[in-house]
Amino acid sequence: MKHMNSVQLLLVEDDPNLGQLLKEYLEVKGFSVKLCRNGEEGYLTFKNEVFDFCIFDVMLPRMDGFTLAEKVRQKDTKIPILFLTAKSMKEDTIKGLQIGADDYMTKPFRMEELLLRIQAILRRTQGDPGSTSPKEHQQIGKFTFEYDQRKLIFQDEEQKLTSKEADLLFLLCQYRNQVLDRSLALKKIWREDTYFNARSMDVYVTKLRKYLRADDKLQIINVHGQGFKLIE
Amino acid sequence: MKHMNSVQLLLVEDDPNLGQLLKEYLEVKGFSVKLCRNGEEGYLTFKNEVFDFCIFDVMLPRMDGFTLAEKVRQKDTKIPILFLTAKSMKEDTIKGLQIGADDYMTKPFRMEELLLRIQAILRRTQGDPGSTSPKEHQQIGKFTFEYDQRKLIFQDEEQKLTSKEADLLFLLCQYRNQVLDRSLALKKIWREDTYFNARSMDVYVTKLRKYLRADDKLQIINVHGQGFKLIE
DNA sequence: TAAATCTAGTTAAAAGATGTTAAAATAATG
DNA sequence: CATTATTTTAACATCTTTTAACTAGATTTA
Repeated sequence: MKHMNSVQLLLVEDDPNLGQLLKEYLEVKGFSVKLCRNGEEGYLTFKNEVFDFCIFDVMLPRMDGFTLAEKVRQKDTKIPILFLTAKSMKEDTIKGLQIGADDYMTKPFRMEELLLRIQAILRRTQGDPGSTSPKEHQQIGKFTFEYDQRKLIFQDEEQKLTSKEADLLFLLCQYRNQVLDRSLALKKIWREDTYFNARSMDVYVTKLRKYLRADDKLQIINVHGQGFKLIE
Repeated sequence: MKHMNSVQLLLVEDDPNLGQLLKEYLEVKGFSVKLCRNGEEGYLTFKNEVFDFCIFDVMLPRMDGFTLAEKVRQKDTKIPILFLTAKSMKEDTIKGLQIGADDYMTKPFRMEELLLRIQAILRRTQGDPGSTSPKEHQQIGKFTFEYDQRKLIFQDEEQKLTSKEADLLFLLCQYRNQVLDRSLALKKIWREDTYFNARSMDVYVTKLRKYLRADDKLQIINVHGQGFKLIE
């Protein structure tokens, strides 16, 4: 049996029967599932916890699935979102596409198929869950960033990074040219979003900016009240 | 790392009768069993001693078996955990799966069956392709590491290792490309996690780094506040 | 718009953890 | 028992992270 942190899944579905059924099925398949009954509850939950995957019903009380998805996207531009649509409505499909949905399921559907789609999206976005993580080499402007080695290489110069520096830079890279939400970063790297951690993060942003100065096309800009964006 | 003749087993069970019965039975079968009465006691014991196997009742006073298992997993990502569940509760099974349980027993059960399952898990975890058996030679970059011979071989050069050096390198290899928790290493090799032992371990890390320098693709990097990671 | 308030940028000091070397203590060996 | 190998302890240097303090923007409020 594999010892891995399970994928944290946010499921928002107002039909109690379907919701509970899906939750249980996905849990048996090894996911951690948080079930919310309406859009507002879903959004609050999303803000307070860290998830890897979202499944939203489109028709929801208090806030519909698309609005929810938009708000979630503002906070996390990468998280996969899969919609459950009541019928194959063209408008739904279109609107979902605009928001950046990763997939759709039209009710009714077989749970096995849902599972397959989730797995497909996860493979696409994360890489194989079973295999060892591939060596992360990334290009950031003129730099090569070796996350596992904690190195930032520019021409012959090699800047060693501390673990926190590397973690933050890695997250910024994942959200390259997009806003990395402050709170998300704090929760992912510092484990909790507190005042002091936030200040600590600011210090690290300053450090990273210093390292990246060698390439003047690179910038870490602040988006007031939201977070930071690494732009090339 | 001392290769003890018996498997060290941590049993957390609040029912005094069942607890004592299991302890005695398993001891007759050749295990060393530590019995704790509640989750907190179990966790403290786990932190202070070294075990090879955990058996946790799910319903426990002071801290339930799942929470206990999660905290144990944070410290030791490999140790087998078997749950005892009061009834065949689906939620229990699910939550256990997410935590990475290795097996379940639903009460009531026959002790012979428990024994068989423990033995099966131990066979599986020892013969796991991921983990290396102590007797095998392993490759670390350009080196061949013969743990039982306490030798590190590179081309014609053969570096003799002391037992502590070999133990630490062996543990690092088991957690290759993963963080080896400081406290876990201290408990496994030094038997307890104290300030002075920690400093001693740091000295050994320095020694190992010196040995491994011949292959510049190998590194033992520190993860501040957590532990060390051997990366290839 | 000015003042107040909140958020972020930056630097430096403080606190904590690790790296390294060498001497001291302990254990193993002939 | 003397010698040698191993491990621990001590000391000091360095690195990492957090906290504090001060400055500067941004946004809101009156």
